Parts: sequence; C-alpha cells; structure tokens
Amino acid sequence: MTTITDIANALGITPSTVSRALAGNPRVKEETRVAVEKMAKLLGYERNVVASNLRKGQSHIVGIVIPRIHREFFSNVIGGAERILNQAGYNVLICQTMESVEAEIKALKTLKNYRVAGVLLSHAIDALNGNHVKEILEDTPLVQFDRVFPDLPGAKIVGANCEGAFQATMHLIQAGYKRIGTIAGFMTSQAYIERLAGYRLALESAGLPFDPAIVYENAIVRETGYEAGLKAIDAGCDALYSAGAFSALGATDALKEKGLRIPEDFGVVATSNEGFTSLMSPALSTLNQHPFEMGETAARAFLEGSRETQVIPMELIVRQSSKKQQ
Amino acid sequence: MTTITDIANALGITPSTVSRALAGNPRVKEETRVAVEKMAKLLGYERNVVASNLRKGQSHIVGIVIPRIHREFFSNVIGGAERILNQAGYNVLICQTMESVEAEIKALKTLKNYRVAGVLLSHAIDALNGNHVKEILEDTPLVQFDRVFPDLPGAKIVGANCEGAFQATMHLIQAGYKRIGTIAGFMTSQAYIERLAGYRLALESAGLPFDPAIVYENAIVRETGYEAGLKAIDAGCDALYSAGAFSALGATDALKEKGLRIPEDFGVVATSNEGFTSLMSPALSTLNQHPFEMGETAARAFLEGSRETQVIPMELIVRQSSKKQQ
DNA sequence: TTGTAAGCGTTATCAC
DNA sequence: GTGATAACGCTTACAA
Repeated sequence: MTTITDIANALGITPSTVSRALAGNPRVKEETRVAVEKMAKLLGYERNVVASNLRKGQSHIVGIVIPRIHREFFSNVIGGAERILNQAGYNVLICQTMESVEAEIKALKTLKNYRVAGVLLSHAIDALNGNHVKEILEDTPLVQFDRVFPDLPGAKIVGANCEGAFQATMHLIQAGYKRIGTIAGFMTSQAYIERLAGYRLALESAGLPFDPAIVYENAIVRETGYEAGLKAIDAGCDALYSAGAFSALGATDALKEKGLRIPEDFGVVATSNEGFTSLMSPALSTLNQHPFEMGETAARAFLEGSRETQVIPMELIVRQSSKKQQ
Repeated sequence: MTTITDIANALGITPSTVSRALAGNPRVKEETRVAVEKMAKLLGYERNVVASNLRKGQSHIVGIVIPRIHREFFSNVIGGAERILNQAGYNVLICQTMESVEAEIKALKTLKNYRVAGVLLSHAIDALNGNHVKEILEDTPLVQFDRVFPDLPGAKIVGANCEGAFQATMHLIQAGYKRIGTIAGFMTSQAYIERLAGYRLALESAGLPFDPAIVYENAIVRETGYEAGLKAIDAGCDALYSAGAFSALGATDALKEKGLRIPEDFGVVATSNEGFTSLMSPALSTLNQHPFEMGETAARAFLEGSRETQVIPMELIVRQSSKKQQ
C-alpha cells in the first residue's frame, strides 16, 4: 500500500508537505499541491484512516446502537442517519443490542475503543436508566433517539408520543368506539409512558373513563399483542390503541379468531407505520413516526453538536381498521 | 483514557510486559499477568483498538456491503452474519449502495482504508461484473453472497435460485395453471438469470412452451410489478412466478384492480419470504431464501478463509395465492 | 512555503 | 521472563 512517504520520496519532498497538501492546507504552494495530488493518483494512494485516526485521537466513525436492525422503524432511522453522515464524510458502525442492556454495554464499550466520533443510541427495552452509558461514554458525543433517558447529556430526538397517542385515541373516539383499551408497552421506557399519557388524556378530554383494567402493559410483539387482544375482548372493549404495530397485528389475529369484524365490531390503531400495516386486511390505521427524518435529525444534531431535545411529529394515517360504520 | 503505559507505571514495569500480559503471551509470569489484569481493571483500562490495529496492520472490523438495509432479506443476512462475527470478536461496518455501483466503489474504498479484516458483499443491481472490486480490494478477503460474480476470487454464498424457481413454477403447474409468466428481474445478475432458467426448465419438463413474450425483465419493485401484472393479463396469463416479493405485490395490485380473483383466476408465487407476504390477502406463496442462515454461512466462510461456493436451499411456502380450486 | 521532529498507543524484535 | 527500542502511517507544533 502506498503511503505519504512514498509520494514524498517520488517527489523529492517530505511527508509533512504531502500530508498538508492532501489535507488542503492553504499554506502549501498551489504547484506542489497539484503535483502531490497527481502523484497520489498515479501511485493509487488512499489515506490510511487508521493511522490518521490514531494521530488525531478520533475517527470519522459514528456508532449507531439500536435494539434490532430488522425492524423497519430502525432500519429507516439508520437510512436517514447514514445519508446525512456520509455526506459529511462519516461512516457508520452499527450495533444491535437485541433488546438487552448487557449487549448495549458491550456495544458502547466497543465503540468507545474504536474512538468513534459520536454515538447515536436508542436504548434496549430492559435498560432502566442511563447510568451504564454515562460511565462508558464519558465525553464521547451522544445523541439519543426514540427511546431516551432524560438524565443523560446530549441531544435527544423523540417522537411526539403523547400527541400521537392522543390523536390516535381521539380518532377512535370520534369514529364512535366506546370502550378503548391500549397495548401500552413497558412502563420502563419514557416513550411508552408518554403514549399511555396521550391515550389517557384523549379519553379524559372526551369524558370517557380511564380504566387500568384495559391497559395491557406488555412487550409490543405479535405474541403479546395476541394475548392482549383476547383479554380486551373479554373485558368488553370495542377498540384498541396499540403502542406498536406488531402487537396490533397480534391483536387482530385474536380478533379475527374470535369472529369479530374489524372495523365494524372492533377498531384498531397503532403507533409505527411499518410497511406491512397497509397490507393487512383490513389495512391498519397507524401513526407514522417519520423514522427516516428522525435519523436525519439525529445525525444533524450530532454534526452540529446540539444538546437540544427535538420532537418529530407523528402523522395519523387512517386506513380501514378504524372506520366504524355507524 | 488509561493506556498500557499508565498500567506499567503504576506497577513499576514496562509497557511491553503489560502488552504481553494483556495479550495472554505465555512468556509472562503468572504473577505479573494477574497483577496487570487487576490494575487494568482498577484503572478502567480498555485497549485502544485504533492503535492496535495500526500496529498490526489490520482491524477486527468486517465490512458488509449491501444494496439496501431496509429490505428484510438483507437485514436478516446482516443479523446472521453479525451473530457469528461478534462471537468471533469482530465488529461490523455496514455500507448501503442504494443499488449504485458508484456507491459500491466508494464503500469498498472506505472499507479498504479502514483496513478491514474482510468484506461481505452483495452487489448493486447495476454492477455488470466484478472488475471494480478486484482493483480496490486486492488481497482483502472477500465473501460474496446472493448477488455474486463468478470471476471474483473468494467464497460465494448463493441461494438455490434455479432449483427454487423450478420448484415454484412446478408448483403452479401442478396447481393447474396453464399459462405462467414471470417477472424475471434484470438479466445482468446471475441470481436472476438462474431463476429464469429454473422457471424455463419447469415449463419445459412439464411439456409447456417457454414464451419470451411473457417474460418481464424488469426491476423487481412494486411499481414495475404492477406494470408486469397488467401486461400479463393482456397476454392471457393465468399465473406469475416473480423473482422478487415486492414485484409480486405490485402484480397483485394490478390483478385486483382488474377484478381478477387470486388464486381462482390467477396464481402468484414469488422468491423472497418477506414478512409482509404472509399478511397479504390472499397470503402470498413464497420461496424462503433463509437469509439469516445465508448471513451466518457468509460469516463462517470469512472466518474459515473458505473459497468455496456454497448453496443455501430455498423452501417453498405454499399459501393462498397459488391454491387454485379445480 | 517547506522541513524537522515528536508522538498518538500498541506490538514485535531484539537483547539481557 | 522482562526491558529497551523501533516502528505502524499520519499529523502538527515549531523552526527555518
């Protein structure tokens, strides 16, 4: 592999000058800069970023830590972040935690060891607070997104969870559903706490009772959604707001199995406009969290060194599953 | 950040010994090894992998280059590869090419500059051969998967494209469909060439004519699938084998729009068991490519330095979309 | 405008 | 079994 020393030797100058020329340092003669660039191309030189990073004490890698890559929400966040970061000359190291804090800790340590320029992080569901992050990351810039802990420093990019859940629940109320339960997610996560708050607010502002008996605190996966669906039927619900799309899918499994018609007998709305939701029958009404935009915003927050909390609005997409015929 | 020098100073020994102790070199006294490890823990030492990589001339990063992260097939491949690689102490740097060779070239250069230990690569659709890879990667170990070029060195992990397509088409024939078209994908990619071959083989071995007029060579996305669907109807087809799931989705859009009943009037089977296929109505019959396993196999091939071509079998999953009532 | 020299943190090759 | 020293390739004060 060609090094700057090779270029320097070929040109009869020193590596420092080559380094400066390649870095676009203005204190280098136009003439030599051109010569260096020409020779670099000729010899097929490519900067050894490992050496460069070591010297500079940091890399142009940004770590992204997420629960699971195959969830459309997260892969879209990554897509958005990557677009902005690549433009700015950064590369992306992706770590999945599979929803385990253990793995999250390991991932953060690894990233720290690589001296990444920054970390974009959405916490594992079983993380209860940000202490483990504080110790590891120290002064590495951190941007949290979606699942965030307020006690950690740095920018936070969150969805408009409360407003979104409010909107979704209100939509069910206005469609004529009377007893609306919720698949709420785990109350260890701020995002789900807020969604539940939005749900409750909607009920109360419409004069409907908030009934803890039809709040299903659970993982938001298909299996638990199915169970929640069964319970909701037994509890006399005629609609569900689900804090996640996969749990809504599970709930509709249960509803269909029990012979209930959606949306006539039972309405469903969920947060997360995963691609499959429009293909379900009936198509599922959802809240679009704009994950791509969330990724872009997180990346920009990192680039700008922002410490602000930014809220990405959610957009209600009304499909069949909530169109009660009156 | 603590360095090995800090540990050495604290212990009154030299960095070399610390380095050896930490590396598990047998020529270091048990006693000092223990002392070093204790002190390392005490001072919160974490190896600077950047420095280590520079000195050793390679990293423990494996680059994965794929067209698009948000396709379930690829995110599952990544999942499988990551599992195996993490176990072996590697980390994963992911680059998306968005189906452009330009971006593929850029990604490969970046990875080379990071002196990655190896590259797992599935080509962009507009890559016509492997020349661009040869020049850049030189002696970096390469494993190609799914979309591969035979002229490139190193291991290749491919799906059983021909056999899968054969199976899918044969299934349609046996279900009673008479005139079966195909959404074939681009013929610049070996994977799609093989799928077309399997389709043709099935027709011919069943004594049915192979008609180029109902072979739709196209991108395999929803939009082009829709167009192919319309054409297939006009051409008097009563079934389609699609080389991709999204194009099959587009085709069913067209079929429904034209009032055709699936599977009674028209049968559909597709390669790629994307999650949404089971949620379509009617549910789409697919070929499961076992992407997770493909990722694991690719990672193992890298770890073992294999140069073999391995074929991952495809599994036909029969759902509603191909169950013709006779 | 360019050269000199030191150093980022680690590891490999010698010695002892 | 341990220490001294150099080197991986690059960057950056400082000097010229």
